[in-house]
Amino acid sequence: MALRNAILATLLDGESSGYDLAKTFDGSIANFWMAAPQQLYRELERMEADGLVEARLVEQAKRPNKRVFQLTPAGVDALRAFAAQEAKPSAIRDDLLVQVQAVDIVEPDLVSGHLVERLAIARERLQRFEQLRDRLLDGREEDSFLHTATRIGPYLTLRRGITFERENIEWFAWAIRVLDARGPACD
Amino acid sequence: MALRNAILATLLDGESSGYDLAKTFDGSIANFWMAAPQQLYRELERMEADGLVEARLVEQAKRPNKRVFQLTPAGVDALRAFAAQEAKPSAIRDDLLVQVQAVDIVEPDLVSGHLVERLAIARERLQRFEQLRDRLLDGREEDSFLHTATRIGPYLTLRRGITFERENIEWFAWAIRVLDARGPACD
DNA sequence: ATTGGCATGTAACCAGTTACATGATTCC
DNA sequence: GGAATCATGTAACTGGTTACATGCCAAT
Repeated sequence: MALRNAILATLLDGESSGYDLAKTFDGSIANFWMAAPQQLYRELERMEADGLVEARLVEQAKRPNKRVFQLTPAGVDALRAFAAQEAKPSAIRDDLLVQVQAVDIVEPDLVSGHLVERLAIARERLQRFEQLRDRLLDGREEDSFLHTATRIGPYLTLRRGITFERENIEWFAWAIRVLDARGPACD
Repeated sequence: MALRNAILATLLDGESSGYDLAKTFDGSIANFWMAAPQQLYRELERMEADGLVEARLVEQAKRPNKRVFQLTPAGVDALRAFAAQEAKPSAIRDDLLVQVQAVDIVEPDLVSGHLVERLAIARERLQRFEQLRDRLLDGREEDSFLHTATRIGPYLTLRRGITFERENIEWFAWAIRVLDARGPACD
């Protein structure tokens, strides 16, 4: 019932297919929740059974047909109830940080290599987030946007995603420098 | 097999009981992995069965006896193998961000209240991390520490934890200001 | 021709969470 | 007297991951 709320919140932006949701919850886009496609399809079924979302079949000529989901009034209520509840502390789990923690017993350049890869991914994510932000702002200043927009939630969370990736980039780069300075002979 | 690596990396710091590990993996301390006590006890058993850790019974007079675990050579090898592997992208899952995403359909001060609580928690975490950092540095400058210390992994990950919490604090405070400025009448 | 994107699904498995149980000791 | 800390564990359940299956269309 944890993914469920994230889906409800995402569907506030409008109806969406399972496939589309899978893209917004994937590692390259999601800035506050990640989930695999199978998880989404399964959860959407349950949510439909519970009356939180409604599916509508969209027949497409040159692509496979798709089921498009939208919130029901019950779904909005459920989301409202969740938002009022206390949030449990966020879960942190990062393999890369575990590897860095263990860097002293391996060749540092191995771990440094992983950091280089993640640095590239973080840069892509940052770019994507900044594009999204520009699209949301649509030329307006942040202040005027925050006063006039009907929906600010997505902008608030996006800003957290942007600073998170910026900090990632800086930390990755710093850690790479530190490890490379130590040199490969360190066992 | 994901928690397993985090345990191995933690045991590099020296032997530890299940109870002690539970504290270092709990929400108020862990800066790169969180896990509940039950998860740890179960995983430690499996790791013992697989020969990655060895337990030694420590009999205590005025406290319950405890089993203290330490890495075996096979455990060190397993950790080394993991550190050489590619890391899978980190999982992000945060209820609070989902609530902020959905802020537009609830009373903003409800969500703002949750943010206030998490702001306090983030401040505590930051303090704890900074104390830990000072203990690690032990008076030395960062540069000299990084050149002389035999283990730098824990310091590298700790620095990520510190900047993460600092960014959290700033974002929480900003989001609270934005939501409070909108006022409670916004439905 | 074959890769990649669109689109959905079943099934099995593994990992994480919650509830409960025990029992002594120390601190307020 | 009651709560918090130390210390470990069983059992049931929920949620997340991986493997596999299908099939068409567009582009290289």
